[in-house]
Amino acid sequence: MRRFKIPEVTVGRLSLYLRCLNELEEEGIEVVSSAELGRRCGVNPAQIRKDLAYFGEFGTRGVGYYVKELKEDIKRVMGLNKTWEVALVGVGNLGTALLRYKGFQRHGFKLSVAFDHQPEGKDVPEGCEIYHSSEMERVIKERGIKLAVITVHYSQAQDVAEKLARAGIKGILNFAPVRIHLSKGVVVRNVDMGTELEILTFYLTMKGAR
Amino acid sequence: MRRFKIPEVTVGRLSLYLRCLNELEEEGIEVVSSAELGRRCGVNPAQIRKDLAYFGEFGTRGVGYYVKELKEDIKRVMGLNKTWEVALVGVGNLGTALLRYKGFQRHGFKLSVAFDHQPEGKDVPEGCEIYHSSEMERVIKERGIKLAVITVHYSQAQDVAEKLARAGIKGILNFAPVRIHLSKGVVVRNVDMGTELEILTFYLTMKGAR
DNA sequence: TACTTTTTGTGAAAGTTACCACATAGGGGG
DNA sequence: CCCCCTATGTGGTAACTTTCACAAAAAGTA
Repeated sequence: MRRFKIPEVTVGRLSLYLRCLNELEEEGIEVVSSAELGRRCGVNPAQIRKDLAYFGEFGTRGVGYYVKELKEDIKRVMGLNKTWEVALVGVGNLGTALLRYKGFQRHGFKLSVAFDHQPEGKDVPEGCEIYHSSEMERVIKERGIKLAVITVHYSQAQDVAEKLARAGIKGILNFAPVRIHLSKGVVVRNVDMGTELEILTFYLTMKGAR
Repeated sequence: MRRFKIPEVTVGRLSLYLRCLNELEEEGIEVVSSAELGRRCGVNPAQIRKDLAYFGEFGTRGVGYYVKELKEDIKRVMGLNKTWEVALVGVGNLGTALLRYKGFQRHGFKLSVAFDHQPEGKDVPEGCEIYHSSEMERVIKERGIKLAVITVHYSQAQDVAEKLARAGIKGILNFAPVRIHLSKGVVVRNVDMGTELEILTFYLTMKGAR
């Protein structure tokens, strides 16, 4: 198949499959069918096969998928076969929590530098260096970092994003509740916890709860 | 129009429109067309009108939408015309950060109780009470809380979710990197920061960055 | 009131995404 | 070596979402 326009939902599901494959591996299961994988992660088996078909043929007919192999194939497709350095901007409550979150490391991400306009006295974990925001462009360029997380106040998010783009950042995960607008060449994803809660209340209100 | 199957993307956009309308209000703008609103939040104007048409007719032909009115209409549709109490389970790094996050309040949510299996010595903000997890079902039932945020370790997330469902929770925002499976009657939304970063690396890898 | 301008609300078309259903290929047993 | 069984890969279609395009309605003007 191997087309070039991959739907974003497909990419999200690849990540989901990866989690599921990790669990299977931990359980010592070596082979899995799309039916079983689908049951486990709540996705239609045909959907799984279609998703994988965008990138090649990974299964064996009559058998299924070899867990270890498929896991490595998906990791390769997603660029997760090596560690990514990540810069974090805005060492407040949320920023600090993310710096301390062990989960990223497990997924091959390393939050190696943080920036704040008041770096003094900020308690960052070992292995992470903190700098004043004015050093942002220099440090990111020097290290060749391509990924950044924005956890600043929403009034500064757009400005920070533009600076990051100038510093060579290619992917931004934005936690501030504003849509960031960059010309092009930079992928931005928004995680808006307010919106998430609002979607919940919508469905609760629809169903007449509360 | 007024159909009953509302697409989730539409609900997410309603929340986006709300943010944009707030900004317009702050700027003192009283009337806005779908064209202008669309330009501001990056959505096709026809899309906006279709989204709104699910719930009624809010505009005036030849004029546009009255900012204040539309804002109130959307808030009513989404059930945001009063404050929602929210329970948070798992007062670790992320949980603490969310408890301290001011943004929720601004959107009409109140994180009024938190639970942890080691509540002693946990520093929660004023206005929030912390209890031992064993009290969860009792406290949530007594207060009639319908919304919960899960920020526990992923190994406990499913278990916590089931307990919350038994306590009468109808909407769950899950930050643990596992798909939670509940029979029905409870809406679950997952925020998975690992997946978000992985989607970024996918697109970066596709485009040959790094 | 009649005419013009503007922008909504919506039917229909275009574009996407999900799912079914089956031909096809691989493995294993006799 | 052949046949049977199983589960993949995929063509076709159904379901859903987005966008176009225009009739209809409201407001302003004369």
